Amino acid sequence: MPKDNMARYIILGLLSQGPKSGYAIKKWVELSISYFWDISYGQIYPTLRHLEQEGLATMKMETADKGPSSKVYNITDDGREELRKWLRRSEEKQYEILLKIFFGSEISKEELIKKLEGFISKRKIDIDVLEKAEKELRGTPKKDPNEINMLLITTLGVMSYRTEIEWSMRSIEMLKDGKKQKNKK
Amino acid sequence: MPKDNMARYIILGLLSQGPKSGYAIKKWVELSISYFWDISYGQIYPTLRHLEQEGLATMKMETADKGPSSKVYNITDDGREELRKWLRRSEEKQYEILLKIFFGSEISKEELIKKLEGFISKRKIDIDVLEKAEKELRGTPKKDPNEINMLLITTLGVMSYRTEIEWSMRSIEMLKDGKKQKNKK
DNA sequence: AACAACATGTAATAAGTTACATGATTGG
DNA sequence: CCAATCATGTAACTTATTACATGTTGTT
Repeated sequence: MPKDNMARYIILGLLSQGPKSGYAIKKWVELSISYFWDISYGQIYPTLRHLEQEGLATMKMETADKGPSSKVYNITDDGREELRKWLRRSEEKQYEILLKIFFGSEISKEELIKKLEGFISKRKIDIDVLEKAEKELRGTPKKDPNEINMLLITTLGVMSYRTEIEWSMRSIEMLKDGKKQKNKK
Repeated sequence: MPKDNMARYIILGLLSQGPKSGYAIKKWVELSISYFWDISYGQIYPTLRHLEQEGLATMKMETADKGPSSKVYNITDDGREELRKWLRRSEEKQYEILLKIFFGSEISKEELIKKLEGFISKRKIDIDVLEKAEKELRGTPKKDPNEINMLLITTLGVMSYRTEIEWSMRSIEMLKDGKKQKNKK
């Protein structure tokens, strides 16, 4: 079983958007997904070598006009296939779905919409659970000195999940519109 | 340098709220903070033993009326001190601050408020960065097939951060009110 | 009798971070 | 010339997960 190995898919995903060096991958992660996922050079360079060995990427030395030369990696068809397999698998990590949306151009919009709908259902259940916990907290006359602190965190959970649901619904609409716009103008 | 080791502080934090067994700790994490932090038995049991060795917790076998007997851990004064040290340090991990709010009853409300104010400032900067990235994305006539996907994720980032700011402001108010209410009725 | 829940634990493995080393090039 | 940025890499370490083993008690 291929385990999680998010770094692998993040790198594959970024390469699917165009050839990049290890250094460039780090920059892109910082720029685009660092707010919910991070990656270090200690993961990037070994993973790139590994991807090459597996035939999922090819390497080419490139002497740039500016700066030192770099090893630029290209994704192969097998690499793209591997990426799609991951994109289609079900998610196990909390925010894995966001990565999949981010690299989602490799699969159809219908598939992404289905994922988002699943995400909405999951979040609705999560909210129910949290709200029950919240009620229990408010209901107890425990005088627990920690009660306020726990309540604050539960509240953030509910607020965050609601935001995620709202975003998901908007995103579904945007994906649907995006498709229609092809026929317009 | 004591490194991150979140498991350690989560366990210490939960013990500060009352004596618990390893099994109970796992249950509590699932119930209360699983939506932004997780922990496995493979971390819990060795960490508990370690905390005991360090004198930060004490263990007592307890034969319950129901079910098998369990090892119940109590936090010591040193353990509480260690927890406070962590609570007062500055955060390095993205959502470490939420853990600290959750276990925050060991430090003063003023200190928590200061942390939340810092969090708001940070998030305002984060939003600026994301919005700039968003504008750049919209501005390019690249026809990148991935553009929509990247935009969706950026949008979620901005929405989430705004939610976090709103929550922080509300939380600051609640913490201030909580203090006043002592004098009321 | 079977199953779910309670309860503890570990060995193997995987994943990720940190600190370090190295060196080229560019802009001031 | 110096600092910043570009660029690659690795060894040691820490952290975390997974799969397994083991046994009790309560419920159906």
